[in-house]
Amino acid sequence: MEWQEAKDKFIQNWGALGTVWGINRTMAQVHALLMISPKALSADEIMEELQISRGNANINIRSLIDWGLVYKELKPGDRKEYFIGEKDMWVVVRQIIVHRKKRELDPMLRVLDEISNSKIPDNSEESIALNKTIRDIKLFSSKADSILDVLVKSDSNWFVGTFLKMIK
Amino acid sequence: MEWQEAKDKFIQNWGALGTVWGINRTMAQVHALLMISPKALSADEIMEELQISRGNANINIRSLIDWGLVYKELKPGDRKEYFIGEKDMWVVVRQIIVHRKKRELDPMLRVLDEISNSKIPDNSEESIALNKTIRDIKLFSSKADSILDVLVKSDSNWFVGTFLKMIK
DNA sequence: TGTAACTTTCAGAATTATTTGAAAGTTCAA
DNA sequence: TTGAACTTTCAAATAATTCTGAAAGTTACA
Repeated sequence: MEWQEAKDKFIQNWGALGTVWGINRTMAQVHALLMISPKALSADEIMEELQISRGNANINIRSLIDWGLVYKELKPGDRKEYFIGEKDMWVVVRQIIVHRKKRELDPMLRVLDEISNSKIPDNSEESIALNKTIRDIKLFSSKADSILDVLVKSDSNWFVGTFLKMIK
Repeated sequence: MEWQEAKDKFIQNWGALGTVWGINRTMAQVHALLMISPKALSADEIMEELQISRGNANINIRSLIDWGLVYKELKPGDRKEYFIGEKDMWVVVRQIIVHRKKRELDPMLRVLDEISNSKIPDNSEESIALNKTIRDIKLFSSKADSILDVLVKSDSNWFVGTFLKMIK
């Protein structure tokens, strides 16, 4: 396989993976490109490489910066902005978890709190079931939350090492 | 809050959560409805409750069965099929993980293997970076894989208990 | 068999998400 | 200030996904 072919294949597949991970295809492709690029790239280089418009490139680069997966790099004496991708997989996954938790899980938990604070009376089979489901989800989420917190704060080697030891 | 309102809110929000989790809105709503319903519901009841068409209901119910989140229930002397939702949150999350891993992670890993088996020579800064990224992702994934395997096979109480003990 | 009761399928319609590209905005050196 | 070099915005176009509903398929039993 040629290098170019391998690279395209990687970018395409990372893009496809992105779509099912709540990250849009282009955003994931830009990320893939920057992840395998040893040097910082400009918006124009990204547009050229991925064949996308300026607007699209801009929006997705900003999102990646927002997600903490890409950093801006300014070269002295150059007005252009260059972008460099986070290369450490552990950091990449961690950032995605933090961001998605905030964006998706937290709103759901707020709704559950709102419902359970309003104390739907257990006066029918239906409301008993609803109350139980809400209790279960909250219990589950708070556990998941603790686990994710540890995961996010911990160092990769420590985490995986301890974990794999624990399950032996 | 009225029970009906709480129920609708729950279903709406579970649906929204679904869309960012690679599960379409209706599928997640049907799942929410069945999760909080103490008794099995027929396709017609689901259509009525969620205001969706027969085709839509049918397809999404089948997907849920396929994902192991909903079971068919046949009542003697009744030709209609009834559906009952998995109520155990641990099982729900486990099934989603298993299914998504198979659907999303595994294809990516296959592509990475294909690329790395073709042995792109380390003859430029770019191909060195690509090779390194692929190695890193594979290493990370194999660890994540082991962890997910344990997670999927283990019992909820054991897992969370041991985990939380470990991090103390 | 025939047929009523049900489930499945699928082409086209509707909806939702993404992308484009041109115009507006910003910044900086002269 | 000005204007060149760049970035951002956003309305309209395009693409992708999801939904509808009617027709076809299946099944059980009289």
